[in-house]
Amino acid sequence: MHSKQYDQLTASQKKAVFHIEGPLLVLAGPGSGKTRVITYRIAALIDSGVKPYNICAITFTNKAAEEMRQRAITLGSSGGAHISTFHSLCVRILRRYAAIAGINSNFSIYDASDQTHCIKQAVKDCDLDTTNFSPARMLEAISTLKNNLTDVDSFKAQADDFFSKKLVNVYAHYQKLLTERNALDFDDLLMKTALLLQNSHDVCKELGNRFKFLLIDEYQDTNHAQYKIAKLLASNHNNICVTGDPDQSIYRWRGADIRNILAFEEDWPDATIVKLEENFRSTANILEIADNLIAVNQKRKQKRLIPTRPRGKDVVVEVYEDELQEAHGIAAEIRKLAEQGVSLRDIAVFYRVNSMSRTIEEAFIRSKLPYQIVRGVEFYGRKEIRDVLAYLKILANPNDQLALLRIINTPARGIGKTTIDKLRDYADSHHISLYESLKRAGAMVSVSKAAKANIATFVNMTEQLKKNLTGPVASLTRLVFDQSGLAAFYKPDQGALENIEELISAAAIYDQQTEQPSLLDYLQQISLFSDADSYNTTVDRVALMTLHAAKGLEFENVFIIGLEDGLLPHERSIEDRDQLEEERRLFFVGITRAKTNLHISCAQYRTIRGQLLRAIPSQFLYELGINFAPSAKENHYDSDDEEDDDADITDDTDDTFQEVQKFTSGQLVWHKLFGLGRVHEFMNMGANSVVVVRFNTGQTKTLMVKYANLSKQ
DNA sequence: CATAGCCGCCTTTTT
DNA sequence: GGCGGCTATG
Repeated sequence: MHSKQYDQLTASQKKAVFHIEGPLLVLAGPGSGKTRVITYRIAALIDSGVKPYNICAITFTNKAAEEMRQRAITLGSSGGAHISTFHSLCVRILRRYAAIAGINSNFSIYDASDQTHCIKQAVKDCDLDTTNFSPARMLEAISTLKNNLTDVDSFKAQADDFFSKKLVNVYAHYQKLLTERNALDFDDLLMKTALLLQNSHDVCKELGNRFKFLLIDEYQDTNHAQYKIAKLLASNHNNICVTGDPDQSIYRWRGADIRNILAFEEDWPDATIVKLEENFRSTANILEIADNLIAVNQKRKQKRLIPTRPRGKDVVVEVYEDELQEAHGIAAEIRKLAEQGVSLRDIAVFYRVNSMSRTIEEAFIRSKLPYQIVRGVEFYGRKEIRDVLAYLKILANPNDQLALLRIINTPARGIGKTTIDKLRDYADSHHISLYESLKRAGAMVSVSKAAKANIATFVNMTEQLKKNLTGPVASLTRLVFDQSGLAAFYKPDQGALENIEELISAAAIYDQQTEQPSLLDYLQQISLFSDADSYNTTVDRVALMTLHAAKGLEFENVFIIGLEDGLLPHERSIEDRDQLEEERRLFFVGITRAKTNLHISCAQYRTIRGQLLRAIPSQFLYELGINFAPSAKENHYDSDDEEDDDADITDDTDDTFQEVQKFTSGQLVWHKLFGLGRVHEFMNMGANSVVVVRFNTGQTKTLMVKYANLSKQ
């Protein structure tokens, strides 16, 4: 590492980089060079004599971890530092201290769809109806409990109301299923690690000695369990450095607790605080609207974005007829940019929900624009991929009943439902795993002769394959694919075959990059991977992603679509003030990804779940502080779904420049269509003033005062 | 025991 | 609109 390189840093960045010992809080706004500070900090630690081995950096995504490793290497700091997400770190810890944590080290990691299977089973076992105790609701409740480190026993002690008492049962059953299958879900990884550190001083001390310097990025999005892990790990030495931006906290729904970063100084009284407020990314006008928007949030520390770039092109807010027009408008705009020589990789389209990508995709296909969708788990969710992985999982963890049930008769090998039911009954009554019962099937009277032979063949095959548990994973995957019969089964499906080849080459990369490749390690790693991690920044394609996925990225040209009431802010967030603020932060994150060109759009009509609906511009558009008037063109805006002109009362048609009625929060109002309601929020924008009303019908609407024709009650 | 077809359910964001 | 589970049929 050449000292010269440090000269590129600003004074405050240097302060964060060279503060070696003790707690450090880096409050870093968007585009402030935070990632750079962290990588330089790793280099500076090593320069000052710290062994890479003693450094542990925690990132928010696997992709961020990968990038940080690369950057650290280019900076000249040798590898060896542990850089990963919280979840990956937990897997390593739990595997190492499995016995103390009371688990088996070859555990499977259950993803959302695995969880759903188990929770459905658990709800059924508890004889509850799935309307009031829907799988989604149960999972959410259990996830919250786990995030707060409440295990079954401690929850049992505090559950007093009806719902909680039922939930205890479901929770207990669910955990029992996971334990029997030797599986942990995402939340377990965190909870078990936190409890391990909490309950075992030896482990806590040992790990504190191993990781003498702890760095945590995106600290604003840590949940309680992660907070606890960080605190316990650092309790041995106080060398904890966290970075984050409360204005970019967008994972509250997943248990993220913004108080973790807000109260850092209380947790670590001798903490040094460095603020990085300068923004090196965006033009001054982009930052201006971001600033205006985020200033509306009540629950926040005042903070300004200080631009270092001059003003650039105006931010464009476009109103389209419907989502098709919007998609084609954006495609046309991108074509224009491309003709001006802009690389497609410098362009991104952000949206609130994944389903919105379809319309954009179709328009891009028609316009022959290459794109890549950065999506959650599409690849690993594919049937053929899940099939292959299920075979592999069975080899690593024979107790993984979910995996076994998936492939026991896929491809069909004459082990049908009746046989499987008998095997399950046998396993249950003898308290053995399903796989174990397969081995004993030969002795079961009720199982048919043919089935017995088929089961024996299956068991034989898996036992043979098990001999390859250590060593390269790619070759094993191919072997499994061929031997299992999946190869023959998927032969007619070219797409499936290609996906499997992709899986095998990914495994080959793993084999190359890992010192001691093993199936178990591979499976546990890829369980934590998502497609977003494979987002390729080098290919020349437009990137399509949700606003959540956009976190941590930056682009020259950004398009944010669907700025409509109910979409952004999302309808599920409108009721709650805190959630509304989070939606605003989400929009803020999107805006601040843009370096030079920012296009924001909304549509007047949008098809949602197959229904064409009239859309109302998002209240956020009025908060940007730019002159946004949806009716600027010939477009006429009604506040509701009716087509009638209620211009009869406010007959002054030329009221554009006149002040409109003002409202205050809490006021009762009457609307012709929605009836009685209470004012939630009023934004005074002169003639374009907007009012958010919660109607007694349960709906919350954002209305333009000049069209809404509200009367005060 | 396998397959096709139908019905009903869910649908925000993700490690 | 899409997927998973169930049923009826071969």
